Amino acid sequence: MQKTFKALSDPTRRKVLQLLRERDMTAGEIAGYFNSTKPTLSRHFSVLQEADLIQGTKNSSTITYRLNVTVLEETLLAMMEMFNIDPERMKND
Amino acid sequence: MQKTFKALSDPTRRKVLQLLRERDMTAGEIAGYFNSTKPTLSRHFSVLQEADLIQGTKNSSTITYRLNVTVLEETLLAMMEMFNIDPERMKND
DNA sequence: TAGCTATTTAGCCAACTAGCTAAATTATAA
DNA sequence: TTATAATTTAGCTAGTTGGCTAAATAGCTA
Repeated sequence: MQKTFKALSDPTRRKVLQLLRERDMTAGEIAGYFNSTKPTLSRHFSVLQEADLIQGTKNSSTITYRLNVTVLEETLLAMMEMFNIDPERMKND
Repeated sequence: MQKTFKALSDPTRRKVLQLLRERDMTAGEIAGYFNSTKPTLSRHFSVLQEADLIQGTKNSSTITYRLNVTVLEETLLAMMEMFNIDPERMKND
């Protein structure tokens, strides 16, 4: 839980999640969207992975990351419960 | 936005918000729920206040803090939009 | 095997964070 | 005005974070 919050508190990592929301991507592909170096992004990946927000699988020489949507949804739900917020009020209309 | 995320990423501050969810409280009253010193809590209050998550008003010699529920709800909504999550799926049943 | 690509690990640094104690501030009470 | 209570500010320390470069690892390909 705390790991997930910490992982979400960084803007770079949130953007990574947004990118993966569209489709699975390799580490290098994701890194292409940022100005930081690959080692820097690599560490962000490991933080996200430790929080179980993404999952990487090796495909021969590349690693493809995929978003763990369920964990993201569960975290938001947990937050709403923690603060006693009514989901009905979250509707965006 | 980033300030709000950072403010929410600390467990002590989340617990402060939870306490204020129940009712308004003075700084000292809130501090009574924690093992940390008052100066430490005081700084947490200022972080929460800068993120606009709480608001303090002076009552003679005490300061009463109150939760800004709207900002909390808006932040969660923004997160859900950011990650394209359907509010319907957040229902807790 | 040697070389190339993709990715991570190691090691360093500057900036930030959360905790503490001591001191300053502000208001009330004697 | 002196003392007490509530709270914050200042200044310090230890630990964490995010960035970088250089080196290591793993898988291909010639």
